[in-house]
Amino acid sequence: METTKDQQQIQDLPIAAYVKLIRSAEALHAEVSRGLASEGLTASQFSALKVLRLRGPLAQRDIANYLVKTGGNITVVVDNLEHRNLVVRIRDTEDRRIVFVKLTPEGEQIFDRVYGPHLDRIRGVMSALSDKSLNQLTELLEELYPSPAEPLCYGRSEEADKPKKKGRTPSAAY
Amino acid sequence: METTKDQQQIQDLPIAAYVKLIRSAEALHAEVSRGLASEGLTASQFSALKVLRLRGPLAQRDIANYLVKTGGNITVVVDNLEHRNLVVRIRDTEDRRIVFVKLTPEGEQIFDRVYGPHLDRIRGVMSALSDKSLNQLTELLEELYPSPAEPLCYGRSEEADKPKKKGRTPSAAY
DNA sequence: CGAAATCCATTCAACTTTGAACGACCTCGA
DNA sequence: TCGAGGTCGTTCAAAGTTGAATGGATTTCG
Repeated sequence: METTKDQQQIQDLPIAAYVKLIRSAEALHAEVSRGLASEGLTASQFSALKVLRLRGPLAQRDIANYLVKTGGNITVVVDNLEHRNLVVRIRDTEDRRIVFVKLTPEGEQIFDRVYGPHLDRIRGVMSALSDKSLNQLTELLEELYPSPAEPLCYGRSEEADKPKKKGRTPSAAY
Repeated sequence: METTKDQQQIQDLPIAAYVKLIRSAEALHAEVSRGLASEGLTASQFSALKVLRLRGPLAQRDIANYLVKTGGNITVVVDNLEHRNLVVRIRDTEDRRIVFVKLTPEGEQIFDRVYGPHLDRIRGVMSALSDKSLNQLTELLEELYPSPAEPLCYGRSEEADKPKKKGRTPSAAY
């Protein structure tokens, strides 16, 4: 009498892989973020500081694109960073819709103090895998979800017109 | 002149793997969740309905354990489900600290209507990988973050004492 | 027995996140 | 030139999330 239905989902390979992917990513991210919390930074705040530190002042729109978050979200996160004097907002004179966000010296200082230990925590949680396994994992994930093409600054699409900040290497923000 | 520092972090294998893991998991989860949103369910609400549907009525504490979330969080999510009459709260008579959460017929109905398409969406986003790759990925993730031992009901540790709900197969909730 | 420790759910403050509405601003084409 | 459409940041409502109280209930142990 129909035991099939109960069994079938347990052995569903794509589902099992998906669940494992989501759960392990959440657990690892939570563990790494806990270290940031002890420094008084949320994961979002840290990510914003990081992209600003690595790429220089950015329009909020660009921050949103790098962090894959909503515009409204960035407004709030930048608000909270601004209240703590870790960043400043600077209205662009050429395109008055744009607000550049720039690290303050305090912001740079806090980030620099926190970044090293953060990387160490990441290496810690990843240390269960050998270099070979790490490469394998990276390749599988690239196959599963290819890295999007390099994002462009200011939404200006072609003919890099007045590149105020010279193009840097793209870098994810975790 | 020191180009080393700029390069070194880009080639940091554990960091690159970690970032790719977090980003792809977030992207896939967001894509799958978008389907739930169109049904008027958040990811958290769906996960709660799922664990209740698969395992029967549960104490809030157990739901929290299964979903790896805080007790306070479950209170809020169950509140919102209760407002929509998808679940009911039932105070336990034996241990009056405990509140059991039980699906209503409407809750069961909505879940059953939504579950199939949800699984299809997951299979969709995972379809980029062959069965072999899926197995490889699952193994790597198990190595990286071993599945916790089977969680116990009611926090009673040993000597399964009065198993009101006969033990079912454990099942993650995504 | 009775006090201490533990456990459960709720509440609160703070932060995150999204989607939608909005006003200010820019660009392009008629 | 000027208006339509699109972009940018802000704001709001609603939901999620955590960690820290809090209050009620149970268990354990002296």
